[in-house]
Amino acid sequence: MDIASNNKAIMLEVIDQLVQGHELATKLQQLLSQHGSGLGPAEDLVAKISGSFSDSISALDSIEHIPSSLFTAVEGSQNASCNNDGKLEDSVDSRKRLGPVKNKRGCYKRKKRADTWTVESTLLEDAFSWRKYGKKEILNAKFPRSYFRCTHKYTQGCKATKQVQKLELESKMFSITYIGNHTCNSDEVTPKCPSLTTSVNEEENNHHNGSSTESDLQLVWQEMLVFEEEHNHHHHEAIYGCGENSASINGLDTTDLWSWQQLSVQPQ
DNA sequence: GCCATTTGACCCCG
DNA sequence: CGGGGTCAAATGGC
Repeated sequence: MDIASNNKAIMLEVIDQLVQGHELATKLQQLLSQHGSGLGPAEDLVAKISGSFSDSISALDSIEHIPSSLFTAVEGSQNASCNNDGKLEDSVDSRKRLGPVKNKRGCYKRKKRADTWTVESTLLEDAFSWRKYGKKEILNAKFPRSYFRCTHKYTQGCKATKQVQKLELESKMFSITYIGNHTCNSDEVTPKCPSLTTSVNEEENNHHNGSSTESDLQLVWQEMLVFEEEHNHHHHEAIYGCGENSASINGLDTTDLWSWQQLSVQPQ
């Protein structure tokens, strides 16, 4: 049992690493396509990298599903509500539940382990569109944690989420934990210049004024570098594996997390 | 009026 | 049992 579970843990970590790579490659791919002209070879390369990650992940995943006795597969169905009715169908009147709160409040399957990884960054935007769905005070943390899900969770079934906390030590930094991969269509996710509906509060951290495409790439590179750094210098503990994360992450902030719209600077 | 955010309630897991 | 993650009604902004 121990050996099997140990192998399983290793397998999961390997898959996590691959998923991270795949996700980052996807981000880079999107940025390249946004800023696009003359980056054809780079895009092609990134596409190949992404494909390699995908193949590796699916290969390992197929292995993973063979021995189904020791562990549960955890199909990342955080939304598989109480096995009765998938509330996906009636999205309209599901919100009009009056009366006592006896319905499905908090009735969900907590995902045990998904593709999760953490980055630290001063900037909160990325290539995806997020929608905040919760905030929580965390024990031993000065700042609350904010919860985001993909905007297209219900329209496209994208199950990617992320959590954001402001670091206590460095108030400018945020710890951003990504959970799950985006399955949504990136083109629709990052509209070029939508309506800027989200609240872009510029309270404190707003230094990057109206910059442009370069800063976008820098963001991603920055994140990637931080990510790499955590990998090399520390152990793998910066990555949320199975809940073995070190403390010292605190966060706060809710409203000014929304500055990712910056990415939608008109490409051209 | 629609959509995103806020906020308290609720459930799962260790 | 308590902390953490999610849901959904209420609220506010556009």
